[in-house]
Parts: sequence; C-alpha cells; structure tokens
Amino acid sequence: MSIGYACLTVGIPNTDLKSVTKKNATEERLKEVIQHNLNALENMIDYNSKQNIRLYRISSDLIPFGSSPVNTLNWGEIYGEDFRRIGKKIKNNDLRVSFHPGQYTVLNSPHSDVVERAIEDLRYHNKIMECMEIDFTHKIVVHIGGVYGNKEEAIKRFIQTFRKLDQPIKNRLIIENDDRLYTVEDVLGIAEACSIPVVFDNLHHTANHQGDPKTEAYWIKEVNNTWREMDGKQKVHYSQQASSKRIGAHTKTIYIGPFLDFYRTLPDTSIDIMLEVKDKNISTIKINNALSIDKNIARLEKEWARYKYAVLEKSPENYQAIRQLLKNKNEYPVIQFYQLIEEAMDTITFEGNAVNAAQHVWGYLNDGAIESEKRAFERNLTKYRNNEGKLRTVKNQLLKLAEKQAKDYLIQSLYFY
DNA sequence: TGACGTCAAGATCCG
DNA sequence: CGGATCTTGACGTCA
Repeated sequence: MSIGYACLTVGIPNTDLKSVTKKNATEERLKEVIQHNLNALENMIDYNSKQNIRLYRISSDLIPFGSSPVNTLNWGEIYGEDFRRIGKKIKNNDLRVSFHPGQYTVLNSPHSDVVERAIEDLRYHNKIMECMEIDFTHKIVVHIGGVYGNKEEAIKRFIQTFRKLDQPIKNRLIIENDDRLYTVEDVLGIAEACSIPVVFDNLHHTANHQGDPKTEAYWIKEVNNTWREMDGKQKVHYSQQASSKRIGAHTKTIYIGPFLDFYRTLPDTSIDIMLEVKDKNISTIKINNALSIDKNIARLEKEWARYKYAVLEKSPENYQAIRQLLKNKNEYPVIQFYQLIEEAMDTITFEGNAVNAAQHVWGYLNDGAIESEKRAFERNLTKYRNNEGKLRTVKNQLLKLAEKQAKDYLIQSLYFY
C-alpha cells in the first residue's frame, strides 16, 4: 500500500509553484515559470523518495496554460531532458504519480467548444507523462461532469466522447464519484461501458449516496473489479469531514483514529490511498508512521522535532505529555503521540502560550541576532501582546532570522506554517 | 450572479 | 521601500 498527497508540500523549501496571468504570458515569462516549476517538481519528487512517500499527485498548474493556445512554446521538447530525468526518478524510486484536472475539465458538456478544450486538457496531462516516459499505471483522474437536466443523456455523451479519445489517454483515464451529481453507482456504470477503472472517494460518497446503505468497504471492493493488471493497484481518495462545516468540506489534517477505523474495514490493505487534506505531506507521514512495520521510536522523535514549537504554542500541557510519552525508547506509542498533537492543534491560541513559544524559539536566535533585530523582536512581541500586532508578524520575523542564521532545525519546524 | 475550489499574482495599504 | 493584507484570475456548471 502507498499513501500519498496532492500537488503541494507544507514546509519543504523550494517546492513552490509559480503561475502567470494571461496578459503577462509572454514566451520569456512562460519559460522562466516552467523551468522554475519543473525544478520545484523535481524537489518534491526527491523529497517524496527520501521520505518514502510513494504516491503523489502532480499539480495541473505545472505548465502554465499547458493546454491553451496562450502557450505556444514547444515545452515538451524544450524541457525534454528535465521531464526524462524526473521520470527516471519516479521509476527508479518506485513512485506512482497521477493528475487530477479540476471541475472545469468537462468531457460531457453539450457545448462542443467546452468538450474540445477538455480533450486538449487531457492531451496536455498525458503529454507530460509521455515526456516523463512513465507507464499507464500513472493515471489521470476526472469527474464525469454536468447533468444538464438529463443524466442519462449526459452519461451517454461522456461515453461517446471517451470513445473518441486518443488511445494513450484512454489507457490513463480513471473516473471518480463526485459530491453532488454522479454517485459511485453512476460512475461504475460508465466505467463498465468505457472499460476503465473507478476511483472511490469516501467523502464524496458520504455527501452523495442517495440513501444507499452500503458501506465504504463494500464499494471499495466493488470498484476493485474495474482495475486491470495494466492499471496497477487500485487507488482510492480518502478525506475526513470537517465538523461544523459544509458537508463535503475536508479537515485540515487526517485524524489518526478515524483513519485507522477506516483502514481496518478495508477488504484489501494493499491498495493505494490518496489523502485529500490541507496539510498534505504532514498527514501522509503521520499515516505512514501509523502503518509502519518498523516501529522505531526514532520515527516519532524526528516528527516531534518538527511539531514541538507548534504544540508548545497551543498547549504546554500536551507538550509535556508528549515529552513524557517519548521517554521510553522501547515503545512506539504512535497513536497517543499524534492524538496529543491533534488535540493541541485544535486548541484556540492563548496569548500567554504563544508568547512563551515565540520566546522559546527566539532563544535559538538571540545570540546570532544584531541589535536592530533584537529590538524588532521585542517590538513585534509587545505589539502582539497589546493587540496591536499579529502573531504572524512575530513568526515571520523569526523564520527570516532562522533562514539568515541557517538554523535548519528551526526552518523545518511546523511552528511557522 | 454568486458559489463552488484553489492558490499565486497583482493591487493596495501601512509604517 | 518593504512587508502585510486584500482582491483578482482562470476554469464550467448549477441554483
């Protein structure tokens, strides 16, 4: 089984993607941004390999206007070497990547121009994978599209359009249930007509199952039949409902308890699970640690180094509790560890705790700071205390100083994000 | 016409 | 002038 995340990393240097607006999309600017983004992608691939994160969704924004006439560059050739090098890393490290064009790529629209653009968009995504020379286990996930007042006709149009697609795209395309229009049952029917795999999304299913009483595990087993040898392992999307938010809104982090409850119901635990969550790689590492066969506490200590100041800011009590928890080096208390972190992060910030944590971090930077930086820190902190300034300002200054003083230990800290 | 989702660019404000 | 904060962009469908 592989656990993965989508598009962006949290807290990893040099992995940000740039974009260009239409009116500034000159060849020169596009070239700069594409080169920058490929570099960022390569850094993310390197990071994933190193962290043993084997599943990753590449952002559709990799090439700005990649499927639009606005971008006239022959980017496949210009950056051919970069693509092949990244592709090699993906293959050599046994990573599985995917794409997920958004809600604006609609194959079943009654408007032919919309469909044409959607097909161009699939060609764009497929072209990147071909440039990387990676096989058909690396997938492109789409939703079915709109209903337009007649679902039966809309489904027919999807199937007809699918039949016209280029063969390599047919080999990569997989389809997912959505949260409003197409249930997993609808998608299964379409998948059978097209002979392509289905991605089950648990939260979409919760939002859109029209009274269907069957369990998530049932549907995961059911859609497993759509995955053939050439498609690779079955893949599902997993996220959790944010309490007190709109149905379908997902949580900031994957809570370890509910995830393990879900995991235990799986008919086959060798499938790939894409986490759809705000904190991205953070949750992925959490789940990998929860499922790891290697139950060495060093894994948790490494995590603690990144979390500790963020926890200290929210809850000194949980900070102390985690320190106690990690004392016995023969244990692997992964669940309690993350639950204490989750509980702390869900606490509202108390000013005194935040000031304490900021001063704690400052303790590592004080000696290397010049007078004006010291004064700036005191000023920012006093302002925050008097409700005249934001905690964000204090943290941004601390991060800047950590970077200036090359305190890698601090730069990696989740305290800043 | 706004909401949906997403996140960086662009614009503007502040000291 | 730099940094912080806000608004816009880019896409299609639905209510």
